[in-house]
Amino acid sequence: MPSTPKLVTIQNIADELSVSKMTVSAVLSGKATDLRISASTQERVRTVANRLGYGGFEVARALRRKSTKILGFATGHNGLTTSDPWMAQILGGLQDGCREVGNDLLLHCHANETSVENAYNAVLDGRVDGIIYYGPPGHQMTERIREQRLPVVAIVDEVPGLPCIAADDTSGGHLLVDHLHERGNHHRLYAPQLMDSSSVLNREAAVIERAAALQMEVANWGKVTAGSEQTFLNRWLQTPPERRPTAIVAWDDETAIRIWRAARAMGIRVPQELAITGFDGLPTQLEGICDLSTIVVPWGDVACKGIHTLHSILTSGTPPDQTQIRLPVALRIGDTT
Amino acid sequence: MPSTPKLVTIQNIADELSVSKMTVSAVLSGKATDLRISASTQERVRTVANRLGYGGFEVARALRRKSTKILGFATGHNGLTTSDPWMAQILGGLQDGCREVGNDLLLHCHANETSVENAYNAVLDGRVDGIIYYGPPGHQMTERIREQRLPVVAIVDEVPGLPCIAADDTSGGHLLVDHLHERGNHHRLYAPQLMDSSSVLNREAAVIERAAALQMEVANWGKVTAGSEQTFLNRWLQTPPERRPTAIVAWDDETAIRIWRAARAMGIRVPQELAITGFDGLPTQLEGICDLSTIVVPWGDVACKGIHTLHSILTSGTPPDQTQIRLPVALRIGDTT
DNA sequence: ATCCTGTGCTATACCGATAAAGCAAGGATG
DNA sequence: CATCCTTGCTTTATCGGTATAGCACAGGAT
Repeated sequence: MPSTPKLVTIQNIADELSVSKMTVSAVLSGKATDLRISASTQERVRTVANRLGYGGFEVARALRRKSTKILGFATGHNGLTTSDPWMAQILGGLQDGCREVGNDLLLHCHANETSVENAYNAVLDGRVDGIIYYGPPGHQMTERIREQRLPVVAIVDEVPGLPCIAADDTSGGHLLVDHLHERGNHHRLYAPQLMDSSSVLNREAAVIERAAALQMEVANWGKVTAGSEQTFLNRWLQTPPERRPTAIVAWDDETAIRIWRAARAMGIRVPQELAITGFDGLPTQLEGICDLSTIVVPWGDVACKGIHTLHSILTSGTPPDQTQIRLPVALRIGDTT
Repeated sequence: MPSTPKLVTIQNIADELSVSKMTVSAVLSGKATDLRISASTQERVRTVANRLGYGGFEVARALRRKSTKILGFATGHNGLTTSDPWMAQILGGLQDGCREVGNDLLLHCHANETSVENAYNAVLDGRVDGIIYYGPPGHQMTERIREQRLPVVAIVDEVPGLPCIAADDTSGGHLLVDHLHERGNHHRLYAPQLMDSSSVLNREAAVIERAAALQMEVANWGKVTAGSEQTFLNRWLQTPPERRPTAIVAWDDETAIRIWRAARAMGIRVPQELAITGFDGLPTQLEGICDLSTIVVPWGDVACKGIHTLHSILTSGTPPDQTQIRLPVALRIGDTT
């Protein structure tokens, strides 16, 4: 007993009806009018196809059209194994996008960077039509991708030479500063960096720019690494109250949460004495950690837009008009501001 | 300018060398010895293939062999959108398994259950060779899957009629009770259920069984729903100390954490007065929630084993010997016991 | 001179679907 | 009565790779 179902082909249907398989193909692929198949024949074909349980054979079609209608997802991030909180949203968005454009999604995710090489090969041997890339900008593959003109769309902030979809970090930074300003933090902000990445630099620039426009001072006391939150807050405590920053604009939610924890442990009242904002939109309030004011980065939308962009590149055969697409972000107000 | 790379075929290579394409195929697919191709010809073929950048065309091969070497992943769970904490591990394990058996992974995950229907269709139209199923047992698709003998392996506790890979909940339950017993909780356990699922029932049965063997009493005070933790702990406080359970064996980590939070808020000392165990192995200690004693369910291993099982069904053509495969679990000791 | 064996390839068909051209039968038109 | 058009299909070639059978030729044995 075979464990795989028997494949029903158009030939089987054609034989049973004593017609040519072209007739069957025309009926079942909706080209019946073009090829002038009579209504009665169409009816007979459909009946038999139903009875035999015809399902088509997508591989044969893919060979003919030289396209699998499958898009690859490549990431060198180890997000899947270490539970990257955005990965779930990204995969969801990719799924939605694929469904909307009628494609499938082939996964190539590994903790190491071989996934990018794998995905790259998958384009060259025709397993996928194009690639969505989520990873660091300087990857060595990007060069080869550009040389060979592979259809690749990145869903990170910036990869030189590739169309990139990302959240609008700049307006996110503006939203945060405006919000703090409205809440009365007119004087001074503290803006601790976690790391130097393109996205973080954008956020930083936007905050500094808007703060300057509102005549607020930004006290940049340097980076806050994991574990040094207390040191920073001590410095804050030792600063005379009239010169203290009234708000901390952290460049991501994780940093914000760590600072919030340290502040709570040190008895600093948030947000009365010190407001804290994050950036990412992690569902922290659901997990009972803290209800952070933050910018919600729409990773699902970014991924979905990535699929649409890739799809339009593939169908039009030309690169998109804009190579940098920024999607709108939203301010989520919690009880830390 | 075309955005897709030009496809190099074996015919191109054959033309250039004035040999038949069969010769080229034999060399490049490693069948050169069978077909007695001379070493010099092999050399020439390989040189030209390299120069032209031959990549093969997997779709054509798939047509010939009637198999795509792609496995589908179907889930009706909305885990991807709501950040199912196991999904990341599962996807990682699926990836590892696929790499080991030389297949690719096609994703079909949606919040709704159409994904299962999609995956099912993907088998019938030959886009995938088989399916890994992660979802509830009673799905209507399982019937059709069985009827049509689709190669499907479930990575949940039990789906009637399908090979199922899951963690060994029974030995997990035993490990917990043994551990509590060693720690001196000789008298009484409280075993609150969250819901009736096959997996939870297994855990419950194992705990009750092992507790009985060790002559411990199990005080089953019913289910603990979200929000009712305090009620339960009040009942515990009002019970005379000598009749109180000394440990709570929760059926999953989430319940355990909620009880732990409530206990801490009520001033109950954990684990001195009351030990708490979970079940799942969420990385709670990393997120600073609490360092729970729990059973680590190896979701990555389960997923990986699922791929291997599916692959062996596909290559052997016969169902696996065991239809219920249980993988070993590990006890992780935190500071709640 | 003929038969046999091994070497090194080539020829053909096929996988399942589809694009493009062809073609028989029947009716309308000149 | 010949020509043309329409209807309703069929034929052939093709996508790229592979399985199978076959075939030309060289060299040795009979």
